[in-house]
Amino acid sequence: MSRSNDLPEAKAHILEAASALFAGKGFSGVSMSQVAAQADVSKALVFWHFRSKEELFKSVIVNVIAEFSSRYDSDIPKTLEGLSEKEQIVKLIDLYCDFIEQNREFAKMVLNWFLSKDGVGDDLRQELRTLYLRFREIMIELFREGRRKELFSQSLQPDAAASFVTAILDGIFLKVLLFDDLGNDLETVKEFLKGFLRDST
Amino acid sequence: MSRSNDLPEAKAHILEAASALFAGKGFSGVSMSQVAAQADVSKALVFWHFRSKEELFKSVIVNVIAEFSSRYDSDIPKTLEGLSEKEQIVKLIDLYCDFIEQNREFAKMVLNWFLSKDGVGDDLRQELRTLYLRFREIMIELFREGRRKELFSQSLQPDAAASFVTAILDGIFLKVLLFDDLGNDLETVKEFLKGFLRDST
DNA sequence: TATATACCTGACCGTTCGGTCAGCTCAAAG
DNA sequence: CTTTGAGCTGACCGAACGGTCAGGTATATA
Repeated sequence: MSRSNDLPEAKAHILEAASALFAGKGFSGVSMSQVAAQADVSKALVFWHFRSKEELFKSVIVNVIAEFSSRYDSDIPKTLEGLSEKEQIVKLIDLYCDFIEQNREFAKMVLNWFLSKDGVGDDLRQELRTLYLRFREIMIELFREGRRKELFSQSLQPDAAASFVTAILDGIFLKVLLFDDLGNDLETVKEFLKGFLRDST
Repeated sequence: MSRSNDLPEAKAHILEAASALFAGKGFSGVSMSQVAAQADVSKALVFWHFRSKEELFKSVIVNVIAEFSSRYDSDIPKTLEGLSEKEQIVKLIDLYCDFIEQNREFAKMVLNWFLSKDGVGDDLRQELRTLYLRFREIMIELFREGRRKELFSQSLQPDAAASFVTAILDGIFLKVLLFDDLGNDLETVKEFLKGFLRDST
């Protein structure tokens, strides 16, 4: 995951180290001393750049969310340009899978954080949820428009279909996070899903 | 989640308190003092019943896994008796959804633990993975047998279909854990999946 | 009645935690 | 040449951590 370069070198190092550590062991599993050691700076410096442990953690999360967001806003629309609704859905599935495969550790961290009840960064939860629902809305719209153009059966319900597809993507997401070696299994599910889409004229 | 009653009252209390706390905040988010306070016993007693924090945590996990396991071994086979393969698959889906909806907090804890890299209870991971794969094997066998009996199209690949179904179940699992208020969305996915199964004669 | 053992506690241990602070360096501005 | 302020550090703080220990109580056996 790329990191913006317009901040002091050390601060960037700290963020990087914190990201790696938090991703593996969660908020309370990592100490500020560990972060400092990993970033090869003094602990005091970490507190100079970030007011508290919680602020550091939230900075990491915000970075990840920003990464997700920027995908939505620029990369994805560009990639989808000129494709039919059906092709766009298939493309979205591929992009989604690629993205989480490339960002497994961060996805783990975000999931862990989102599931936990330790009250850290509660204000950011809504933001992530909105992101998720936005993805779902895009899917619904694609199914709706696709149906209008008779790419799909008229009996297909856009929101039900979108729920279905996102559920499968969530399932793939979870499989990727939990197991390292499900490569072909994952591909199977993806192909099965695409086949399902193709057949539902 | 039920708890066996053949252990000292206080020990059961401690396990109960630890379960609730670990479920919410994970291994490193909970202190032994908190566990003791929640169980209304002295911290020393917690250490008398459990050699270490890690052993306590593992006991909690083992309890949850045992609960899952006993489902597989007794309840589920009984419920499935006399049903066609197709009906069995549908029934399994319902059972799965009911179970995780009823045990959200524990499911969260197990997922969090499984995702984390803090090295706690690493020896138990394989066990849970085996459980997961066993579930998948059951699904594959049902599809295989169902196809043999021509309940499904001959072109349906049992392992691909099983991967597909378990992916959706994983997706539902994740949705249930992440969001409280997706009631109808969840039902939609479930019905969509069942419809898919019905239509794939 | 004496003894053993399971259960339970308050006080305590050394270590690590999140966080602070006085003071260092060093480049840029005056 | 001086001043300033961002960047950085080692030493330190009280609190909380996981864990221990000497000893109390209560029941059960001999």
